[in-house]
Order: sequence, then C-alpha cells, then structure tokens
Amino acid sequence: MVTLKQLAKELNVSISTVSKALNNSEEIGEETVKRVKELAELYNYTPNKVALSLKQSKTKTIGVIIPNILNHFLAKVLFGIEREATNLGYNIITCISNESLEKEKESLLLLANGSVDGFILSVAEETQIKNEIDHFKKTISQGLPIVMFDRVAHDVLCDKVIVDDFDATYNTTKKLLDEEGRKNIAFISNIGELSVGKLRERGYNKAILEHNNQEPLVLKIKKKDDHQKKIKAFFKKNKKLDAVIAADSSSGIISINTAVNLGLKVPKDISVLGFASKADSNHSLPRLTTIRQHAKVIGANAAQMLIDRLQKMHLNEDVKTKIVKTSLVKTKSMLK
Amino acid sequence: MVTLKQLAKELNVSISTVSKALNNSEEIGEETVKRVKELAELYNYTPNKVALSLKQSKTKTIGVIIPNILNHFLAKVLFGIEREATNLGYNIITCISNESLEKEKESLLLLANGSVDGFILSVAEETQIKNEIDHFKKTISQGLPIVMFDRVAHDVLCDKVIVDDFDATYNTTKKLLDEEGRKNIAFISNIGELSVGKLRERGYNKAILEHNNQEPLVLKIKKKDDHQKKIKAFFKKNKKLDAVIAADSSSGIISINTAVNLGLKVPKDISVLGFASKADSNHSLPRLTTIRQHAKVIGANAAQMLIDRLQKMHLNEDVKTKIVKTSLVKTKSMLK
DNA sequence: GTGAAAGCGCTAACAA
DNA sequence: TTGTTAGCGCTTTCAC
Repeated sequence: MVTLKQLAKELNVSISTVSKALNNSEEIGEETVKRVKELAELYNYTPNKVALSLKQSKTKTIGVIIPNILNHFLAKVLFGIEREATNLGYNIITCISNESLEKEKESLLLLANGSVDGFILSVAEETQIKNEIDHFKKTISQGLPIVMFDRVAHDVLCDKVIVDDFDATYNTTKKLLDEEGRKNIAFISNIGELSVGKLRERGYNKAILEHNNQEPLVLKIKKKDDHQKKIKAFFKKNKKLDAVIAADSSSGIISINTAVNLGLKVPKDISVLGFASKADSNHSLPRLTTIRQHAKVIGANAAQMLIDRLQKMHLNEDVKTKIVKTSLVKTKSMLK
Repeated sequence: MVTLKQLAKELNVSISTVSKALNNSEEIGEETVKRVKELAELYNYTPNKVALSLKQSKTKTIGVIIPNILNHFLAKVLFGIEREATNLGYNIITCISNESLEKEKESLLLLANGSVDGFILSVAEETQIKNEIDHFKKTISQGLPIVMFDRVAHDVLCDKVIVDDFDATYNTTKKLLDEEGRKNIAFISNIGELSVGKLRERGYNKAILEHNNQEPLVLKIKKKDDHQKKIKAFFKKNKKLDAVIAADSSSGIISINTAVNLGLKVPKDISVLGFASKADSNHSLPRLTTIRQHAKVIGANAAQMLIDRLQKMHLNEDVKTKIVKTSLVKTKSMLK
C-alpha cells in the first residue's frame, strides 16, 4: 500500500500538503492539488483504514453476533444488515454465538477492544434460557451501543427491532377459526425456548381460548428429537386435526409433507401454514402458506438504527423499538 | 476504554513500563508487574486493537466474500470459516457479493485498504460467467493472499479448497447404473452456470456415455423459472425416469416431493439423490439421499490455509489445492 | 499556499 | 529495572 509519506517524498512536498490536497482543502493551490491527485491516482492510493480508525477513534465497523447462521431467517437478516451497512459506509464483523451464552460473551468482549463502533445482535438461546443480561449492559455502559433484533432481552435498555409475533399467530389462528371454520388447530414448534417462540405460542393460545373456550393443542419439538417422527406420531394421534400453525419453517414443511404422506388432502382436509420464507415454501407440495417476517427489512432497520445512533452519540437519545409487521402469504395450503 | 497512558499515570511509571509489564517482559521487576497487572485487571484493560494493527501492520482479520448467504452450503462454509478463524485468533469481515462481479470487485477494493490481512472467497456467478480474474490477481499482487473455495477461478494462482464434484456424480451415477440397475437416470440442476455445476454435470455425462453409450438426460433450471413447475413437467414428459441426481439441494427436494406427488414409489420406482445437507434431507418424505460436501470442513480448511500462509508470508510457498471428498449418505430414497 | 508538529495507542530499540 | 524516543499512517492546528 502506498502511503502519504511516499507520495509526499516523490512530489517533494510535505505530508500534510498531500493529505490536504486529497481531502480537497481550500488551503492548497490548484496546481498542487492536481499534481497530488494525479500521482495518487497512478499509485491507487487509498487512505489506510487502520490509521484512520485510530486517529478518529471510530472504525466504521459494526459487530454482528448471530446465534445460528444456518437458520434461514437469521441468515437473511444478516444479508439485510450487510447490505444496508455497506450502503451507509460501514463494514460488518460477524461472530456466530452458536446459541451459546459463553460464546456470546466472548464475542462481545473480543470486539469491544476498539474493533467496532457498536453491535447488532440476536440473543442466543442459552442466554434467553438463563436470562442473563449483564454482558449486554456492560457493553452498553462502555459506550458501545447495541441494537437487538428478533430475540431481544426486554430488560436491556437499547434499540430493538422486533416482529409482531403475538399478533401474527393470534390473527392467523382467528382467521382459521372464523373464516375457514377450522375446529382442531394445532400449534407445532421447534423453538419453544425462544422469546419469539413463546410469543407465537401465546398468540395462538389466546385465540383458541377465546373461541368457545377451546383447549390449545401444542406439539413442542426438541433439538435432539427426530423431527419427522415426532410430527408423524402427532398427526396419527390427533386424527381430527384440520389445521396446523408452525412456529418455524422446518416444522411447517415437515407438517405439510407428512399430511400429504398420510393421505390427507391439503387444504381440503387440513390447512398448514407457518413462519417461513419464500424459498422454504418451495419445499412442499402444495407450497406452504407462510407468515413472512421480512428478514431483510429487519436487518436493514437494525443497521439504520445503529448507525443513526452512532452518528448522534452526543445527543443521548431515548431508545426505540421498531416493530416490523409480518404478512401472510397464502398459497394452496389453506382454504381462504 | 482504558489506555496504557492512563494506567501509567495512575501508577506513576512510564507507558513502556506498563506495556512491558503486561506483556510479561523479563525486564520489569516482579513487584511492578504485580502492581500493573492488578490495576489493569481492575480497569478491565484490553489493548486497543486498532493501535495494535497499525503498529504491527497486520489486523488479524480476514475478509470473507460470500456470493449468497442464503445458500445453505455457503452459509455452512461461512460457519466453518468463522469457527476456525476465531479459534486461531482471527476475526472475519463478511461481504456478500450477491453473485455480482461489481460487488465482488468493490468488496475486494474496500477491504484492501488495510482492513484485512487476506481473503477467503467463493467466486460470484457473474464473475464465473464473464470469466474475469484481474481483480483477484491485482489483490494478490498487492500482497493480500486469497484462498478460494468451491467455486474457484482456475487461472488464478492461489490456494484453493474444492470438492470432488466430478468424481462424486460420476461414481454415484455408476452406482445407480451398475448396482441398482437403473436405466433412465436424469440430472437436474439449478446451477448450470457455476464451475461446480458444470463439473457435476460432466461427471454424470461421462458415466452415462460409458454405459452402453446411453444419452444423458439433463434438466437445467434457471433462477427465474418456476422450479416446481419445471420439474413436474419434466417428470411428466419422461415417464420412464427411474432415477434423479440433483446438482443442488432445492432440485433434490422438489424432485422427490414431486415424484411422491405423482404417485411414484420412492425408491421402488425411482431413486432420488442430490447434493444437499442433513437439514435439507428432512424436507422430504422419504428423506433425500444426500451427497454431502462437508461444508464446515471446507470452511475450516480454507481458514487454516489462509492463516498458515499469512504466518509464513516471507517463505513464499507454492500454492496448494485441497480436495475435500464428498460422501454419500444413503436414506430410503435409493435402493442400495 | 505550504510545512512542522502533535497526537490517536501501542511496541521496541536504545539510553540511563 | 525503568524511561525516553521513534514510528506505524493519518488529520489538524498552528506557524511561517
């Protein structure tokens, strides 16, 4: 890499002259500016990012901590974050907590050494189970703002981007009950431990209970379970099932494939829908009706909020929570 | 963040004394070391990463350029890279090229300003189609080593981690022909434009041609096609189909679901298998037989290779190509 | 209009 | 054993 020093030497001017010329300072003579810029162009000069960061005590880099990159939703949020951050002139350093509290803490510490200006993260499963939040608070008090998305820690005072999980399942369940006249709606979830999983379940529960005081019918699947087996057994046990709402994409896809496999007609005999993305819906026949979370939008919002805060750090503004509403994309896996 | 300066002031010693004490230099007196370390501990001192990078002209950061983070295989490789890099004390800055040549070039340029010590990347689709490689060569000649994985540019002299794509389909096709006695094997691909897609197709072709000079039967799907419709039509047109090899996970899953949907018995009437991961195989009933690419291993290898090279930059070693062999994980979607 | 110098936080050669 | 100094690459104030 060429440095200002080298350019200065070759041009027989001082380093500061070169610096000013390249930064279009009014101080420098027209002719000099031209000479400097030409040589800089020739050598493909770019200011050294590290030196700049040190000088200005800001890195223009965001630390992103993702619990699980293999989760399609989270990957898509990451995509949204990356794109928005890049557009706004920021880089992202990605850490994967792998749902582990320990790794989450480490990542936070590791990057809080001047590597990044702030964080965007979704809380790890273990962290949510143990309900630990000190590491977040500590980071924030060090002057590194955090934006949480999707899985958030409610007791941490920071910006948040969330989904209307409760409303989404509440409304959808009501729709199945009222508009389609479904009587036996089950809720299937692989994410019972997560804040969002709980919210989704509550939305479903409320709608069911409100409807002639019916009993909720919930299947919770654990990570180590054989996903397919569990769902098949559930279907066999509950012969009257006429609708399924899945809290996660895998449960949705497996449910619909299982229903078909057991000879049920979708959507005549049974409606199936779930939180999932477009790509997922291709993995079943008929396609799965999906509750879309607009992952990319969530990511973009999170990036915007963080960068906005970084640029107004002195103002000490109040924290905000942004809700990105889900939308129901209907396919032939439901009646109406 | 606390700095050496502040510690030094509080302890009434010089900055260098503090620095040396914290770095366990033999020079400093036992007592002083103790005092320094205690105060550093108290204040949670961590060396400023940016200053360190500037001083040592290395960032301990790797630039990773991924064409598409929503691709499960690529996401998994990223996971492998992140984990290995973290273990070896490196951070990763992630850029997503979104299969665009322009974005790939930009990312390379953007990070070649001292932000990273080297790159790990998989070539964008557009880049492979246009066969451009100058930006890679330029980066390498600037002293920033590159490790390419999966989709590589053969004419660029750099370390590579690849999959035995050709052999995988060649051997699998032969197995279907010889062991299962399949007569009409089709190859379905959504990635015809990629180097790996082409290799997979060639492996299949060779095996088919070698077998009594049969004709290959290939379905190529484009990004904008209706994936499900295309495959359904293909099945209907080729009634004699008794095996499908899919070059990508979506094609595999949709093929098997379509076959079942059309009333074919899997694997009695037809065997279906494809390049995919374990999670994907859950999305069909029966589960899809998968050619596993060991994405995490690929990622880990790439990280190791790059870091190894970074640490031996002075030696100017020859470039290496590492082949990570696929393995066939059989399920009930094939006979033997 | 141009340049010298200080300083961001750190390490390391050298001096004391 | 400890401290001084220079320097990594850059910006910016202040002097010329």
